[in-house]
Amino acid sequence: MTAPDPNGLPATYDAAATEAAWYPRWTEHGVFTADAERAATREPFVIVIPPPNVTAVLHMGHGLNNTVQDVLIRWRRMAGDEALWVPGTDHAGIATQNVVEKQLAAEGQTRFDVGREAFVARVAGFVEKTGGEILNQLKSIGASADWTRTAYTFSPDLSRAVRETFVRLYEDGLVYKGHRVIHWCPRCGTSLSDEEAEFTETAGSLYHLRYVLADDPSQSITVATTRPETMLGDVAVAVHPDDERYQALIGKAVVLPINGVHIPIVGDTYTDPAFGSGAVKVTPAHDANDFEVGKRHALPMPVVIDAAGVVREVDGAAGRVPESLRGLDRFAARTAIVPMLEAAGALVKIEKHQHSVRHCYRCDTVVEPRLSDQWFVRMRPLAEKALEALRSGELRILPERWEAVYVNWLEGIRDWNISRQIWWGHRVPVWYCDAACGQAPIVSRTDVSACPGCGGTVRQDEDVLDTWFSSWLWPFSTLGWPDDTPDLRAFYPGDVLVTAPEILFFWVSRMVMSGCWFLGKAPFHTVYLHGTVRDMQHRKMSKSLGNGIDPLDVVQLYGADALRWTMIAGLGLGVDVMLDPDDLEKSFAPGRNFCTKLWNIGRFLLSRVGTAPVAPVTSLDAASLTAADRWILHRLDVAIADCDAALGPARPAHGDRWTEAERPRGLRLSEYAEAARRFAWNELADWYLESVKPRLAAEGPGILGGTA
RNA sequence: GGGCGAAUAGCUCAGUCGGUUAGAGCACCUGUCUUACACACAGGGGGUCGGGGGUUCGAGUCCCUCUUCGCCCA
Repeated sequence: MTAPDPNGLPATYDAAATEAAWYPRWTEHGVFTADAERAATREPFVIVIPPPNVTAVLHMGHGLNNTVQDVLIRWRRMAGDEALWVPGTDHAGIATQNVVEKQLAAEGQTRFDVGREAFVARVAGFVEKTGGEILNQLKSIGASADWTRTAYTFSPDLSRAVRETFVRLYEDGLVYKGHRVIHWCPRCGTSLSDEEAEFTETAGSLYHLRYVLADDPSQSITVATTRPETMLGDVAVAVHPDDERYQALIGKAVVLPINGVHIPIVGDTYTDPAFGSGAVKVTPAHDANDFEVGKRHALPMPVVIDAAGVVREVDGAAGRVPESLRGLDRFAARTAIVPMLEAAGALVKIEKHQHSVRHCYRCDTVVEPRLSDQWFVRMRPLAEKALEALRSGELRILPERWEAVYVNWLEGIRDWNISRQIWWGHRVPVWYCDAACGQAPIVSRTDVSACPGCGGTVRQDEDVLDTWFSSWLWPFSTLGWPDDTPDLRAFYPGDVLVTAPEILFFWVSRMVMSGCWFLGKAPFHTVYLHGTVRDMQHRKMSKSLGNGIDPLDVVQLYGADALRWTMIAGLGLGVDVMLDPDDLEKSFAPGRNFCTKLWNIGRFLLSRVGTAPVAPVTSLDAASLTAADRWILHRLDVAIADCDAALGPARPAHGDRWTEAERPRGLRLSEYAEAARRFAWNELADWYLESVKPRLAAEGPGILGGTA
């Protein structure tokens, strides 16, 4: 293969052996550990990790995300900043609960069989035993996080931050209990926020139904719906008040087919005269828009679908659901009701219809709009501050086009439903008097054991809080907030947030809002949204498609550095990273080859220059340098400047506001990688080292040592 | 339905304020087992810058339009 090396080093770099030896040395010497006191004399540079779900297994997306963070944090650490990278995990309410519920299902049980307390204990035990493994996996890809500060969204400290937040927002008048139609996942058995109910394009049908007038069966009005089963809960037909076709009918009653219930025709501007027939059925308990119409017209709100998605007479719906449909799942009911409508002469036609249907982001079940009581956060005042942070230059987002998306979302912000009807999470800190003595609900930072009104027993609200209601505090809860800690003073606000665009609304915007609201400053000055890891057909890597690459396989075969190099070398700003799961060699060989090149530069120096200490460049007599020496030193300066320019500026140059000129600069990871590669390979190895071989042969090892 | 982005070599992408002969990596071709490295070295081929129109002395770059793809939102 190759000639043996005088130092006994193999000709190719053995990543597995080398990396395994280095990581413990780094941690033993505490080089990843930041110091709040030191931050008084050095520039702090802070990144908080997007906390992976505590049960997550490392995938390429994590690999990319954490490599970017690691590149930035090591860059600043080497530049002399007091660099802090805060790691940790997220308790991931619905996702984690689902995992344990699946285990229970395999044992033939549900969480209700087990009971709340035992179930929560079981999840906690599961998390303790298997959770956080992903953090060890991050170590094996070389992540230089400060593990002494590892945080967890469900730890006692961070739970205290959650409670403080809820109570303070309640005191500010921004947390309230609302009665309205929300997104409900019948499988997970919980409400969801707007963001958690994701749209999916679906090929469905539009059913046109004819309702005859109560006082003149020869006349009728036709409505269109994608969900005919909900007609059982209709309380009105709405038409636009200016629509001449229907004006005369407003105030008259129509008869619902099948159940014979009489409902009024109302005029409401919500109706779009141009869509369908221009008349819409109104089902206030099962559609958010219809709920608003129902409220405006003081209509009843019969509930005909229960929490499990089963059709029956749930509430205020006596006489509305025929025997034959009771107990059917909503989709079975849809199939069953069509021939019934047809038999009643009420089915005008069925059209193919492409529309977007909301699905649960955790289990992909079709979301059911449901009338219920939930806790909400009034977001408008918070959003104003987050918008101002961007507009003032306190915050920037790269690639810049996402700034418009951020602004658009915040300008149209809607109240945030934060209560979840699951068991794994932070319990809503609200207590109610059992005796109904007239005591208002008690919203408290500490547990309440007796009613302050009558001294009787109290019960805590059953709901838990949305997981994102804890992760939106992450940039300061991990530093000890609400206490005024040395860490908080030294490291807040932080610098860069690195994540994927998917969670811009879930997490990033909300962190800006909470940071601005509770601490008066955005939690970071830069949001860097990186691309997605995809296969060669540009499909997102996913478990279900089976097109993923296990980063740990790559570490095993090619080394963590090869993995990291490959990912950032392909990471242009706003660009997805394409990797071939069927040909790891093609994807990762360049990174491995670069490592071997560096290795061989080292071998060359050891064999020719020897192991004696290398004199600092500054101690050399400039006159003794050859043109080649001066050239490579110049190229090194250029390379360092190129690398800094590719990643930086690390922070705004003046004060805490970005200038227009600074705003789009930096975070060009691929340029950084290429600048380093070009210097080391093309300039140092190919050119300079070749040029000094004759001199070394002639003069011996007395010349300039390598500093690269 | 509303908004945004992209289209440059076989592939993945750069291309700054409109200015020389449009670049890189990978892939490909031709040599070379030259004592750091064949996971390498030296050299080479390859582009109607998505289509059409316009502005300009000059357009990959600016404007209009069409096509295709992607993303976000409702």
